[in-house]
Amino acid sequence: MKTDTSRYVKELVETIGVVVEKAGFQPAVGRVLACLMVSDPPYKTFDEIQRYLGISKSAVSNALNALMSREMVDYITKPGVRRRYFQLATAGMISQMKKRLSLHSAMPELLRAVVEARSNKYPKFNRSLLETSEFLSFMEKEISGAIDKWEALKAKKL
Amino acid sequence: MKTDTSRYVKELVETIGVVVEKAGFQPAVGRVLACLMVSDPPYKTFDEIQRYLGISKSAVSNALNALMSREMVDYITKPGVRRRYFQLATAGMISQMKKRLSLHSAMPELLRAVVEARSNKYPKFNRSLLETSEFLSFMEKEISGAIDKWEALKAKKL
DNA sequence: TGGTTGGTTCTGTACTTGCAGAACAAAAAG
DNA sequence: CTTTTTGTTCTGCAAGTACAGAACCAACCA
Repeated sequence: MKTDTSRYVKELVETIGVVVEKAGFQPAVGRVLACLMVSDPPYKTFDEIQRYLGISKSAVSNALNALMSREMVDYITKPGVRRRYFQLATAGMISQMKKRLSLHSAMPELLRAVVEARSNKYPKFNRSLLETSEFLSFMEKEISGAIDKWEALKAKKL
Repeated sequence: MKTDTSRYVKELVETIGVVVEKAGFQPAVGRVLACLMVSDPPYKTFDEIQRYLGISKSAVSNALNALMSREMVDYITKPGVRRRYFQLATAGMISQMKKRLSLHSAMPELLRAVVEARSNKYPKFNRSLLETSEFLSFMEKEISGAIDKWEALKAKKL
């Protein structure tokens, strides 16, 4: 209990917050996520989060809703108590990461369309564009293969 | 020649621009990149780019420098002519993509540090955090393996 | 010497982001 | 009913982004 208030852990929260932020989330979202990671017990109420991070209610509310909409956080309630206990949903975190990694981008297709539209006067350049497209397709397939591999591994371990 | 001014191609440029933008670049950067993709011949001067896209010189200058600093664009010159001919550097594009995909994020390590700092009162939660960390490490390794595989494939084809 | 070309850098500004703080809402407690 | 608890939503602002336009600069040109 309260192993999460030490100087070291608070720094950890900041660091993780920044990493999450760089992954494209808002600063406050990263802090809230990190706060729930170090939280001991692994859940916190709305205003525990607020006081832990020293940010406004609206920031906490927005962050929690952003995270819940991505299923990276959920909450439990205790019978007869209205208050919610928010906690990290690691399963959701992992599937969110899978989704991000899958990068089913439109790019490979668009590059093929570009080559299709180009003249054939610069075959070397066209070849390069196609290779770029192929690289992306290749990586997409490999990554989804890796995800399957992970899932198979997990299934076996159970 | 001038296969790049059709309505369809202009739309392609916009679409690609948006995709690049979503990948974290500035709007103008995406447009310039896309413009060089469809350019026929595959190079354009500074002011051809400017007129093609209808944006300001400063926007073009910023975009080109951003792209050149990442080696996604370079330029050639013709003897006795000061003007630069900018062109897509697909090799640089691909290595840029590799770099992005590699995601050597600090996250797995940070998650281990979090678990290290936590009490052992909630072993299930700790286990979940570790699994998240392991998933990321796994994907990192798989992705770098996939990149090696691609490189081996390319090496063989030559 | 001054003018033109090719591009960079500076300045101002419209737009966007991210959050605080306050007002608000719904449920529960008194 | 009134007050408190547990949040949500609205309003406003400070800071950051992205670009236009202009000033600028270096190289070449007449």
